Parts: sequence; structure tokens; C-alpha cells
Amino acid sequence: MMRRLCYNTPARQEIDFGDTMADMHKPPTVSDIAEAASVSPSTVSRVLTGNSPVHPEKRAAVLAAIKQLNFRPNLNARALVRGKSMAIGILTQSMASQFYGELAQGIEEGLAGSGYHPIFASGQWRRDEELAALTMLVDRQVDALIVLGGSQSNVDLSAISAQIPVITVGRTMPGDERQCLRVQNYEGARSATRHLIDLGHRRIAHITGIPAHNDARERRRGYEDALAEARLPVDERLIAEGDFTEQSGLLALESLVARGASFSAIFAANDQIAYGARLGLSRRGLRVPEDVSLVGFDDLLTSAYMTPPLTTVRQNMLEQGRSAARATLRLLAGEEPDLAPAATELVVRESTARLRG
Amino acid sequence: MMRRLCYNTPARQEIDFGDTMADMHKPPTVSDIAEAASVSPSTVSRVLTGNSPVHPEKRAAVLAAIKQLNFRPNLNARALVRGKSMAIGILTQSMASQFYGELAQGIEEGLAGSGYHPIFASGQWRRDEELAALTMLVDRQVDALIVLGGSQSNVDLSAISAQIPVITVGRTMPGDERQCLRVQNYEGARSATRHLIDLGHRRIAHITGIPAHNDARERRRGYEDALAEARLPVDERLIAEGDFTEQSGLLALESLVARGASFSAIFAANDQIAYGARLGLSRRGLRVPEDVSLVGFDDLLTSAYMTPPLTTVRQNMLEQGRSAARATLRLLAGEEPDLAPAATELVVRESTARLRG
DNA sequence: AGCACACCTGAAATCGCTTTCATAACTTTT
DNA sequence: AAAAGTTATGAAAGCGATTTCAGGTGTGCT
Repeated sequence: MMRRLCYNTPARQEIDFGDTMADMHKPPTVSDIAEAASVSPSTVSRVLTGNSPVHPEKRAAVLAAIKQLNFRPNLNARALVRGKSMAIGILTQSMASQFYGELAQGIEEGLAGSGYHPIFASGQWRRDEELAALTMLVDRQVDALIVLGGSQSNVDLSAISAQIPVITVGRTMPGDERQCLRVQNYEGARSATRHLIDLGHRRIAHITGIPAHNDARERRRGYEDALAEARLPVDERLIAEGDFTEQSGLLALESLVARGASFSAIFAANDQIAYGARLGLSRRGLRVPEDVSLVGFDDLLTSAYMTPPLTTVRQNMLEQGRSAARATLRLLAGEEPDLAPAATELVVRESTARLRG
Repeated sequence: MMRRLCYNTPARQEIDFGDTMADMHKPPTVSDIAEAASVSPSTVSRVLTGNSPVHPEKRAAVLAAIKQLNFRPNLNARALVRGKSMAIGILTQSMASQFYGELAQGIEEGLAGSGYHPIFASGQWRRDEELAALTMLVDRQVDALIVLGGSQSNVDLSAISAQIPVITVGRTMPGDERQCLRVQNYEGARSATRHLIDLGHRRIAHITGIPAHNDARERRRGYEDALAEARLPVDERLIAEGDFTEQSGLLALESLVARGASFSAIFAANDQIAYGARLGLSRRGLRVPEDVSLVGFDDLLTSAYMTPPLTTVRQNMLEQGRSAARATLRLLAGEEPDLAPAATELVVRESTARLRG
């Protein structure tokens, strides 16, 4: 109708071909194909799905009509009748986040070729938005849900889990641990700290993530335990609070310096914090790694290109995403999700060095 | 059915309430609500949509039933009958890309509260995947399409544009320029180069983006024209080819050095290239900005936290995303898209300095 | 021949919701 | 008090596919 005119190229004219106006500009449906191929809609559907055999001659006619009319089945309609949308909802936190972006990319890869497509919605780390996003996904009839981090209440999540399969990454649903991809935060943090200790560092600062966040707490615990194992004291004055952003890393570094803390190494709760801290250090005229060694967590794609390249705990978000996707597909196929906890691995680059002297 | 068992919490039991098995675990439909509230499905629909008045008493009954049965309308079904899915397809290139991530975030923000939801699909900078993604979005009946960059053929795009509104960002559809958000690549690149010239630099290197990419060509042209305006020669030996990645920036810098080029400043075709170049410089013992000044393009979120903070041409992808989203909504409302080209702005930080001596 | 048995095919029901359409129950007008 | 509007409602007809059901044809077998 008229509405089309507004976004159509000016060149394209409305021409009356003598057909009825009704079926003129609307995309063709199975019925149109059926008519064009002189068969019933059922037959068209059969060649579409390949569910039951159809005479080669008619099949050819249908195929020809499909091509000629440029027909594409309406996936919504198909989803309605089949009761499966072939869509998987992904609750992420922010499209602009590198961390979640890499996870999302992994999921996309893991779903590729399966016939299922991801539908992303982001919660911006806010409970209300997360719930809205979750609800939207469920309302859109996704066949399964992958929840990436976040702080959504477990009650809501379990309620959804009772209706459709849910896989979580980086957070746990009590009672459904088999469907939760755990990250070895504690182990990773401990090995990062141990690495610094092995290099001779004794005064190792830590910039935490959001304290309310489980990941942040586990990483801090790993840091503290590594110190304890080495008979090193946990000094509160060496611990500054961050919130997983670059800015918080910069601020935390300022606050460490301001309070007169002396340290020769820093373990940051994630790479972004490390970026900020690294800038803070250089502002203070402190070189990395000559004066201060720096370790991050996550191993974002860009961390290898920081100057100096960042020593960090590799999470491999890409692989985690793929793994979550595969688990979801298995769940959908009625199999066991089979989610092994994601192993972390210390990647030693150039931001850490042996303590001088 | 059985399928549910595999992802249900063990605690949740299958209990026979005496109801028929059929409607037991399936989500309630309008008919269920109608029955529960002793009204017809039509009335339920009316309170759902608010399209026509319904007696307060019955409305209350319906609302109560909805709450009690925890009913949520099936958006697919609604989309089918209404002919509008309230979904907007976004063709992006990679979920892991910072650049596209920021655009995506902007789109999400711009769509918020409009009732429309974005559905993302990525093309991985490959024509075939882009086409597949595009097709999938159209098949899922999105009401409009926002195409972010990419190399999809204009023919395919125009074909789609004839069916549903299409807005593009960072690429042009000949004939539909009003629906294309142009980026001032040329102007930005020119002002970046001029900034370096103004600082006294005479030998300014350029690391290009993918030469086949329009953005890359425009930026290079801006660089060359700025040089020409200042009566500076365009020296091919100062131009190295990159592909918009950090790695290519590093490689390009190596190649510049290897060929014995002498330069005191670099204009990189985007920030990621600048990151890589910056690492390459430090590998060579060259300081930024004391020995070499460095300018990027885009102003990624993290560029302000590079060491030193990167001088760059700000694109404001967030705002571009919002702008594209708003234009799409306008198009959908039958109004003019009204897309002003995205202005770029030079952000001078600490990676550039006056030429010594 | 006669019967069973594939193999194909179209009519019709269905998915969950919205939207005419027709009608019943009231109000208002003159 | 009859004609003309309102207003609220349910029955029924789709939206665009799939799938069940019930044949119709053409073989193979006895």
C-alpha cells in the first residue's frame, strides 16, 4: 500500500499489471506457490520441508514457482505451527562490552550450521533491564536461553528454566549446576598471584572487581590464598576497589598511590582494570614491568597489543561461548548438557618481570 | 512431555492434577484465559491490546486470570496476524568487534522504549555470510533493517529495500542516499593529518585500512589532500597497508621501519591499527609522542585509556547507532528518515606532540 | 480377477492471536 | 414511544505455514 512509497526508491513506479491489488506487492505465500504450480498448499509444504515424498514432476513445478515468485517461507508462521522458533535467546549485558562481545561471538560460532539462530538482548548489568530482556526473549518464543553473567534473581531464572532449557555462563543456578558453565576464577587468580610471587614480588597489590559480583569475590579469594600459601600477609592497604572498568582501574591506582602504599606488582581483577592501572602507572612515571609488574584477567583480544603486551589469565571467552552453544544444542536434542568448567590459563607476556635487586 | 524432564529442576515433580494432560504444562493461551474469566477470546484480546473498550468488571476478571495463570501473549502469533513483528534486523559484522559493538549498543539505546526490538546477525565481513544473515532476518519478518558496513552487494540490498525499510550506516545504497548514514571519513582524516602538520610534522606516515573498503579509501584521500594543501609530497614509501586490525598495525609499522622510511608521525586508518603501531613503536624503542606522534580514527571506548591516551578522530559510534535507530523508527512511522551525516571531531589527547627542534 | 500395499495428493484442522462482523442491550433524540 | 445511536460482546474468519486424515492410483501377489 501507500506505506511502501516512503522507503521505496523513487525510480520504482507503481504499475498496475491488471492483477488484483491485494496480492500484488505482498510477498508470496504457500498458497500463491500452490496456485502457480497447480498443486495444493500441502504439496508445497511437503517439498519445503521434505517430510514426505512428492512426485518429481510436481516437485519441479513447485521449485520453479518458488524460484520464479522468489518465495521465502515465513519463519514466524512456521514457528507457530511447529511450536519451535529455532531461535535461542542470549541474555548478554552490553553490546559494547569486549568481554561479552567475545562470548557472543563464540556462541554465534557454536550455533552456526545448527539451524538455530541467536537472538541477543542486553541487560546493562541492571536487574530490571535483565528481566525485561529475558521476558522479551521468552515472549518471542525462543527455544532455549543462554544467560551470560548478570545479577538476575535466581527465582526468575528458575521459573524460566522450568519452561525452556536454560544454560548460564559465569553464574550459577542452584539446583541446575549441570547447566551452568563455571569459570575457574579462583584457580586463575591464584595462579596469577603465584606467578608474581615466583618472580620475587612480595608487595602485590590487588584491584578488585565489583565486590557484589561473584567473579570478583572469587578472584580476590584466589589472590589472598596465594599470598597466604607463600606466607605473605594480606595487607588491606594494598587492595583497592574497582568495578571492572578502565576508569576504575585508573582511579584505584591513584587511590593506592595516594594512600602511600608501596608495591612492586599489581593483580587486576580483569584486563580493563589493568588497562586503566597501566595508564595510571605511566602517569606516575612508573614503568611496566621495570618498576611495577601487572597482571590482568580475561585476556581480551586487545590485551596482546597493549604496551607492553599484558600478562593475564586467559578465559577464552570464544571457546566458552562455543561450549555454551554446544551444550544448548545438546539440551535441545534431549541429551546431557555436558558442560565442563572453563579452564583458565596464565598467559605470560611482557607486563611482568622479575623483581629487581 | 518427556522432553521437559531433562532440563527441569529435579525438585519439580510431575503431578497429575486431574486436568487433561494436554493443557497441563503448556503455557496458557488466550482461550485458556477466556475460559478462566468466562469471556470470549475476543474480549481477552481486547483487554490485551486496549484497542476497544471492555466492561470494567470483565476487564478485571481477565486481568485476574492473566495474572493467576501467568499468561504472556505469544509474540510470534501476534506478529503473524498483525503483519508486524516489532523486530528490527541489524546486520553487523562481528559481535566481538569493538567498533560494531558500540554501534550496536547505540542502536539498542535508540530503540529502547519504542516497542521495537533489535535482532542482530553478523556477517563476519564475508559476503556470503552477510547474505545469509540478511536473508535470515528478512525470513524472520523483521519490520526494518539496519545494515552496518559490510560488503554486501547493492543489488541484494536494494532488492530488500524494495520490501522493507533499510537504513545503512557507513555504506551507501545508490539511489537511497536519504537512508544512508554517511561518515565524514574524508573530513576526519584530513583534520587528523592537518593536526600533525600543524604540530610541525613533515614526514607523516599513513597506515591504511582494507583498500577495497570505502572508508579506508576516503581516509587515505583525506590524508593525501591534507598533505597536498600543505605543499607536502605524498610519499608512497610512507604509506603502509593495513586491514583495520591491531595485528596489521604492528605489521605495517614493521614494514615501514624495514623499508627504512623516516617519519615523525603516523596517521592510522583506525584506532585498532594505532594500537598495533604503538606496540611496534615501543618494540623499536620509539617513544610516543616524544619520538613519533600517533593519531587514530574512531575513538573506541578504550582509546582514552591507551598509554599514552590516543589522539584520534572521534566518530561517536554510540550516537551514530542511536541516530540510525531513530531514523528507522521514523521511516516505520512513515516520516522522513532525516539522517544527517555523522560529524567527526578530532580529539587531541597525549599521543601527539609538537615536533622537536 | 481380487486384495493388499505402497505411493501421492488435496481437504481440512491447527498453531495463538487479532479483527471484522453481527447482534444484543442500553441511551439518547425528537 | 419509536427511531437512531452507543457500547459491549461473541462467533467466525483469517495470518502463513504444517500435518493429519482420507482417499485415489498404480503395482505386486495369490
